[in-house]
Amino acid sequence: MADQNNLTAAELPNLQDTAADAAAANDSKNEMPTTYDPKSAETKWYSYWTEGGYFRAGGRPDAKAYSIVIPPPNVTGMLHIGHALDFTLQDILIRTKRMQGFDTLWLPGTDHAGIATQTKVEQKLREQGISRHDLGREKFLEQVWEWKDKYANTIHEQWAKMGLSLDYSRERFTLDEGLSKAVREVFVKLYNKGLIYRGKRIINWDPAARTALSDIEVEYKEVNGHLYHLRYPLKDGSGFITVATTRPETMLGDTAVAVHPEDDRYKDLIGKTLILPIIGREIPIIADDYVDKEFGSGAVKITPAHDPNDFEMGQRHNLPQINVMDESGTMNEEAGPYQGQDRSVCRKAITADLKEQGVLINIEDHVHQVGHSERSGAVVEPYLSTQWFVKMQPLAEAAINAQKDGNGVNFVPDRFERTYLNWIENVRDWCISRQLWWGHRIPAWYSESTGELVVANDEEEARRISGLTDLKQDEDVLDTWFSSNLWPFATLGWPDENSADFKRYYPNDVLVTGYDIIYFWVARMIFSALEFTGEKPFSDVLMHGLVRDSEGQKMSKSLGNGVDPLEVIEKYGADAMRYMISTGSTAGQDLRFRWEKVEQARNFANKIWNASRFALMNLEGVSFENIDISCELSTADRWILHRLNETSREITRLIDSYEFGETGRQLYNFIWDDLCDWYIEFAKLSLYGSDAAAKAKTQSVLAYVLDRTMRLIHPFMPFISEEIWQHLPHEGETITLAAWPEYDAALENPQAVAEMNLLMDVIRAVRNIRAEVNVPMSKKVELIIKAGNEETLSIITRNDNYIGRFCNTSSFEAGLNPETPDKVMSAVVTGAELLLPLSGLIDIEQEIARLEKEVMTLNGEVERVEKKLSNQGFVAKAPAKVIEEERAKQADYSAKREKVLARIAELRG
RNA sequence: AGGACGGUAGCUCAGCGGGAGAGCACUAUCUUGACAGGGUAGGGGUCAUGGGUUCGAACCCCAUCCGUCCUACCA
Repeated sequence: MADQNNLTAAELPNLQDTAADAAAANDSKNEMPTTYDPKSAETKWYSYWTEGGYFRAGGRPDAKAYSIVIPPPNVTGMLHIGHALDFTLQDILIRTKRMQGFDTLWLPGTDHAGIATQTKVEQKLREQGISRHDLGREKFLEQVWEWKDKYANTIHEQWAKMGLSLDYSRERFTLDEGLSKAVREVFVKLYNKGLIYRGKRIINWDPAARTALSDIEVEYKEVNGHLYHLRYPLKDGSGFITVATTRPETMLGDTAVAVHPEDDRYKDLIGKTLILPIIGREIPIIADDYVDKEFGSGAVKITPAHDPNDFEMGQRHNLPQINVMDESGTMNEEAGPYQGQDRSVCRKAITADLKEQGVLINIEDHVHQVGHSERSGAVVEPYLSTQWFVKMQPLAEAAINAQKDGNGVNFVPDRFERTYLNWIENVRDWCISRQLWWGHRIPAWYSESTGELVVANDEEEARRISGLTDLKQDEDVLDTWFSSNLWPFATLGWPDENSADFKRYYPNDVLVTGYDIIYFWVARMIFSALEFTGEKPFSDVLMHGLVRDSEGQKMSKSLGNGVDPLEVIEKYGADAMRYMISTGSTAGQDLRFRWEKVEQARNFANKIWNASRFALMNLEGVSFENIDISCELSTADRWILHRLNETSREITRLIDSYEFGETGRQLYNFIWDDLCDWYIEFAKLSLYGSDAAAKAKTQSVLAYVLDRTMRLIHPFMPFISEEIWQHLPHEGETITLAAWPEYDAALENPQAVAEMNLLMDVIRAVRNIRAEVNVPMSKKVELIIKAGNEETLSIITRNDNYIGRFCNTSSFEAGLNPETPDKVMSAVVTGAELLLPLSGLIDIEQEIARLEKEVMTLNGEVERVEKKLSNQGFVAKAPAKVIEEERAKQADYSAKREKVLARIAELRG
């Protein structure tokens, strides 16, 4: 039916070469194909941007600075779709701010990712039958550096494919010279302040990676285990005490049994001695409040070297600590007959022996949480060893106070502030030493003869301050997060506080990251920044969710459900991926990845492409200087300028408040509905008409609107917007540096909106009627319009060309009260009544039935509004504006209803 | 055990105090010169359940049920 709906141009004009095309060389084709091909545009423009140095910060010394540092991806491997989300959001912010005139810095970098990377490289070596110990520290590290270089390159390529506007001249790595210096400085300062200490503690030990882990590197999983009930005999032969344990092999290290001091069952036994089965060691019965009388037998075996709670109790009661395992989880000489067995083998063996000796009473099924290493997956062993710790309390307190005094960071969405506070308020000391090679080696030295400890920035300094010559550096390295902690300021030159970048770009404006690393990273950056720079590291933290698979499952290697961003880009283009991923969810909320969504985004890109093709076909001879939108314009022209202006204002506001989902919707609606479906169709009238002046005006508006529209979508879809913008009449080298469309009060035009709304109503209504009686749009019909008042009439007659064209009317009559024939179909819009004499096509009874249905609908509306208005409470309490709106609706609906009723009467009459 | 988030059209999700929305899917229609990766017109929802607050609740409060995820765990 809509065969006359789209007015079309005669032929494709030849497009002129643009300067950019010449600069980008290899694209010699001038015509724009009917579908957008992302590939050529993407490589072409990315190198154009980087060669032009457009991403480099510092070029606008008088402007306000705006800075973001990238959350450094691990050099462990390739970037996944979650990175794409994180980076796209940052790129959107940076590109927007850059266009708004800020001196923007987006600093790239990568993280050495201690355990993760070392594990990968060790794995690779193991396949060749080599262990890291075969190579030795130095040779091994050479291998890791090679690995790092390889993956850093891959990451660079991926960044480029995604179109990220990073300032590569300032790229950093967590193990580079500057960061290492900052790490040492921080370590020494904290040590000298007494905030770093070395101590023997129960830590989380990863027996596979043979290193300590921090609390948050442990993942608890529910495991179907057993509860073993054991009977320990009293030394005096007067009986037994029953204890329960989930880990019978640890009994070898038991140094006491504890009961609650007020437990009547055991009161008399406190202070007596038990004989530990198998080992035969004498151990005391002690009393401690920690014991829960209700659980199990009410008596607990105490293994200070293999359980954190037992460790603390052991300290309270001066119990010996007997470590029965070595660092690989193998039983040691303290385990007596079990020496040399793996802990899991030992469990089985000891269970059998205990059973045989009558010690084991029974085994119950028991579901409990067991800690696993986040990296290696091994069951974590609570293990007694000497490690380095950061004393958290003073640092945490300062961070809490800052947050509560209003000097905190602004979390988006704000609920994450509570997550953060909750953690930092309950934080425990942070174990920072790792028994690895890949990382920042701890700046501590020991005298080989006396064991004396010296902490210093380097060995020379250590010698100088201690006067010792036989120094040997600590073998361990620091937790990866110890360095990523300093990322927001160490990347900018700190500890040199006079560094230009530090002064200019610190604190950062926003940190964009996933909610899953609030504890690992966000919280630690905050307290570190406060401690060392005296300022918060960034003003805002934007937390996004996780990208999940189409079923809502977490993406993981083991499930094989991960999505490679490069594959998405290959299939649908970087812009489609960026648009889908950035507008597809709200802050803090997870996002399900579905290919259909990417396809939809690709279709949107294609729609933009084709709208631009249309424009370019009709902008021949228009130059940037000739664009003039200040003259007398048509309704549609004024309307689209109003809508563009309104949209610009909204987009700016929404980006500033990080509402990317809503931004996407507004852009989509504006471009697809307003610009393509309505404005372009309206514009065809003057573009194809004979009125040269009118055509020139519309060309101006079209060029102007498209230019600004490209700028608005540029942060989201950088490639296609640049490609199109370069073809359009434009000024400047790149859209990357084009000015952001600012709201302009002069373009406000409520009158054009009202006029356009009426015209759209009329056109839709006529289309409806024609669809109703199957009159194809190719067949011309007569249209009579009864306008409600002079103003409406004038709008209609002023725009009769549009109505005539879109409704395909052969004769068109409009008046306040024109003569109407009998056999008509009709529709009512606000302010006017439409009449289509379609004699021969209409069944009068059917038409009456249709109109009666319309009356029913209107009745419902009127009833609802009247009920509301007759409610005393509503009239008394609702805001005046709401009441006014309801009154207007009431008037509108009843007027419409009356007209429809009158029509029915006429048809009957 | 505590906490957070989610339950809206067949699907994926937005809206978060004033007439239930989008995209996809579906139906009908158009071999239209920007675009079939398109146009036009449609069908489809007691907004998880039960209370409460309010003139007015998908939206605020309480309770319940169902999902997802964190945090802490008793041997």
